[in-house]
Amino acid sequence: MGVTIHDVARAAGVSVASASRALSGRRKVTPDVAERVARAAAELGYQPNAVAKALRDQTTGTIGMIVPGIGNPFFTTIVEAVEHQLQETGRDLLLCASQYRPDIEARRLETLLARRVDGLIISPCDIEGSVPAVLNAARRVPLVQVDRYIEGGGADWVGVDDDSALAQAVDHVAEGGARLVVFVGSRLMNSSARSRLSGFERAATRAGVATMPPFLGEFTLEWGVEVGRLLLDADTMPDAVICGNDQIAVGLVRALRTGGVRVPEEVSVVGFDDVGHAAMCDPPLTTVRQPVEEMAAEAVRLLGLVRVSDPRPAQRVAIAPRLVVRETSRPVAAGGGK
Amino acid sequence: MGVTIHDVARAAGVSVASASRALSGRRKVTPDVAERVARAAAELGYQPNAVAKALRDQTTGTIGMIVPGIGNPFFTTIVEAVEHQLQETGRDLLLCASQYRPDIEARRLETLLARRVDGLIISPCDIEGSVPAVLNAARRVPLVQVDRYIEGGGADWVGVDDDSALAQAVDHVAEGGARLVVFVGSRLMNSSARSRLSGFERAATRAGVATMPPFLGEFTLEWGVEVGRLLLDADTMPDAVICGNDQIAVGLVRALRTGGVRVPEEVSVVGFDDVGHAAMCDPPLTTVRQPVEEMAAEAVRLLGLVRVSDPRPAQRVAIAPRLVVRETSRPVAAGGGK
DNA sequence: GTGAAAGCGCTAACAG
DNA sequence: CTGTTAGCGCTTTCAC
Repeated sequence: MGVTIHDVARAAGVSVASASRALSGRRKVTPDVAERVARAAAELGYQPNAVAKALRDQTTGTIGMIVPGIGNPFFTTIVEAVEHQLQETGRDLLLCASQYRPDIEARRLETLLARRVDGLIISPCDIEGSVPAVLNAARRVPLVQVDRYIEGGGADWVGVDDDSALAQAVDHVAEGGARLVVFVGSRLMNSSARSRLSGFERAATRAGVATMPPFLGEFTLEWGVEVGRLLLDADTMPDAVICGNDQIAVGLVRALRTGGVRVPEEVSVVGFDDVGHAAMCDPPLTTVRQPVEEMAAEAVRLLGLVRVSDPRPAQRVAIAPRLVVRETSRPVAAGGGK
Repeated sequence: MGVTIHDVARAAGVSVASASRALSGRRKVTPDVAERVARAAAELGYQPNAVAKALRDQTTGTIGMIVPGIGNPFFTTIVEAVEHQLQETGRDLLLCASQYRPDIEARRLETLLARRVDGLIISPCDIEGSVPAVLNAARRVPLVQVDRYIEGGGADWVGVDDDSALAQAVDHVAEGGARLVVFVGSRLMNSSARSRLSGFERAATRAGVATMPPFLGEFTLEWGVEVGRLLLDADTMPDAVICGNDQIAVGLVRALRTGGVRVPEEVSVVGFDDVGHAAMCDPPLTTVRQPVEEMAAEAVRLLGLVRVSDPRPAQRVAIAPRLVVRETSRPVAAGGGK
């Protein structure tokens, strides 16, 4: 490897400055020079060295992204959406997974910063453990949080409006006649877990439905299955269960049905995210759709606005989600839930 | 931003060379100097600039990876595994999705090359359309293909032994008593589609089972559902169907059951990949497990061995897969399939 | 419009 | 053991 702009200049019989100008087209050159440089570059197979350009320009055209894990379809989807958005502006994605561990997350943040990414998009894995590293990073480079966020609010955030989401879910099952509702989510180590639970509680109070103590475990299918079994063994079965994500919901529906409980006739189940196979599973899942593409677009847009030096109040963009009714929830009861 | 090694040197009262040596520890310095440099660096919050280092060293510590799409759980899993392997050696992953389009793939390859990645791992999206760009890239930088590959064999490859995989699958259903077997895969635009189909045909011949014409569509759940419907409408139902991946298999099982056909009693279904929820779906899927972690490790290892200049024959590493029997296939018939 | 030269931040000769 | 210096490839003043 290694044909440089010097080689091109020599072959074209001009100075490197002219070659640079001709190649970039950002400054006028004689048509003749432009011509010769273009041909020389083509013949030599010249390819500009982005590393040198980055050093010179003090900008890499690279955005770093850290998500807890790419095994979770929600994160996969958002990574895909961000990658897509970045393409539009000719930037590239440096992707890392923190594996749900703050120490790994902090290390990845360091190497991304060392590589001089132009910006950072992160979904912090732990609402407490992620704080110092994220805040420190935000001090050095534009940073926006997606979905999950850390406490203390020093950095921008874009995500879904969990209050609205849970209100839609609870109102929906209430309209279907549910009187006793339960929430199944994850342990409260990340912001999503917390705000969805509190959103649920507010919504239930407002809708006037009774609740059982929430089940808090993991955002996984396995946890959904486990809760399903727990519910089957308990003496009271709720009329509806609202889940923190789709994977939990799918596991729960399966366990309930296996245990002989009919969904949605006896129990309504509502998921959250609407990524992956929520629409294609059996039965198709009623769920709250996260506006992933909009979130990604907004995150990328925010990145362009952030000024590290300027301590303007952190932006918080909560995008309204939409309930998608499919077949795991009862339709509105004729005559209403009165 | 911007405390450089010069700042550190000045603060420590030494030359930049000493500062560099002290920081890297690759050459001896006085304990005193080491001490002062370390303190200065810490106080100033010095962070080495990886871009400058890359320009100087002519190596970026970055590996580029291109997969068709991260919506497919198989690719997600392999990306995760590669990322994991790279961590071990302190390198980072520059990830791109070609979105199954050779033109996008070629463009991404260009920008990765411009960024001077130290190596490339790619699953070419199209067995013909991907050829020129991939071959050209392989000429400039160590490149290894994973899973899919292009024809012409100019570049290293690591993947699964499709012949062995299909033989295991076919033999298994034959032992379960199947006489008529069909293959459901994707259109033959990529190597996996082709080699799985031909592996199937060879295996069927050798096992002495009859076959129906294959169904070739997409590697998606939707395609599985569609084929299920087609099968229900046809006059002959096979005893077993072997699928090109798990998503097809899951869709197929669902459609068959919805149509009143019992799986595995009437029809055995075998998937391929064993990623995502193959084990957790209902019923748990019998499938051929791809050794993803080994494939990733092997790919990363090969990357380190490739010498661009040295035109040694391209390596082809086919890792043996293992059939995982779960509940969508009939167990061995008592008395054998005789 | 063009060329010479400086400099982005770093490390590895090469002298001392 | 330490300091000086060149140079990785590129763009952009600054003179002409």
